[in-house]
Amino acid sequence: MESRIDRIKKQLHSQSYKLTPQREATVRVLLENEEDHLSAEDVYLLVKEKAPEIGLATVYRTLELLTELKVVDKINFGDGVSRYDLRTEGADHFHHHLVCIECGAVDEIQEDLLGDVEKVVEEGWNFKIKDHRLTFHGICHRCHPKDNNEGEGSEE
Amino acid sequence: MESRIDRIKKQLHSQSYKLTPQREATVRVLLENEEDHLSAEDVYLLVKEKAPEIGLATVYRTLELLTELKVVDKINFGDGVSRYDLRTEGADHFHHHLVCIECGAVDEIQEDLLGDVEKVVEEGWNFKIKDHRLTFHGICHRCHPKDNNEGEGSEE
DNA sequence: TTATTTATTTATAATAAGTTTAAATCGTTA
DNA sequence: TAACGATTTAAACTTATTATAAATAAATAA
Repeated sequence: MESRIDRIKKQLHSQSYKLTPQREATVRVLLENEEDHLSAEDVYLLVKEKAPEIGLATVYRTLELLTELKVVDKINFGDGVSRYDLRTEGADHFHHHLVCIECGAVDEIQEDLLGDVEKVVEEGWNFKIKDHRLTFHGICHRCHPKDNNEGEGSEE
Repeated sequence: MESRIDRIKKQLHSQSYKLTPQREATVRVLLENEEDHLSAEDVYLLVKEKAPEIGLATVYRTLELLTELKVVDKINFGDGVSRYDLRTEGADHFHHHLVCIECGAVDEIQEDLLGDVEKVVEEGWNFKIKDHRLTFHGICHRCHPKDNNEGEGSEE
């Protein structure tokens, strides 16, 4: 984990930003909760455990900064809250999401399933794709216990 | 257009809701601006032209109702505002969007490009898909004038 | 080292989107 | 007509996020 923090630190420095203690605490929370999809408020509460004096606005600013640097992606699943999701290191595409309408769980799909679709869109619509957001809403494997496990995937 | 309103009226009645004048005015605004991606506030302002006495809360409630009935889809392009998009009649899938990061234009892709991807997800992740959201962010054809018009698409 | 500049943070106020509530209204139906 | 349920209005409220001004910290110049 230290090495990831180091790399983020370098990324900040390369744009002449600093990795202040507050920023570092925020990044650590994100790394320690990589599986989750935390809101700014969630992050704030977790950071407060390490650095009780931090302010909410600082968390917002840090998350904004990390979004700019493409360290995290800001997503919105339709409840009025932005969530911040660490970008998989090295991945050039933003992973996809499965949102369960029963239990609310959010799983991730790391594979890029959009390669072909993006080709079609770029050519057919003459649109230069820079980023994408793909979310499926439905019933997750935990909520419909029909055992249909023919395929397998790297989920949750 | 009248026939579409009639069908929406029937849909409301089938769930024992009424098409009140306020609701009708709201639906008409949506139909008349089918190309756009209006926020609740946008809708409110447009409805006010026809029915100046209407309240913002009513517009919100109507849009919520129409969302439940699957007449419109509520989407969020990442600015903190929900937008309401008429579902194409007869289409069982929600269309995709192209958001230009230069000019802010939002174009639609009516074709369903996700058929294969959904099959992979349902089988590989054991997830029953009910709905999807697919948005591409990039540069639209108006903003990068490279003439690369080999393909064609039904856009805006 | 001290003074000065610059970036950053804190605390708080402000804004913006959306929701809730209570009272008024409207359309039925008994 | 009286009463009921659904709906709307207006206003208050909640929640998420952003802006502002003063305080702090770090970096640099003298």
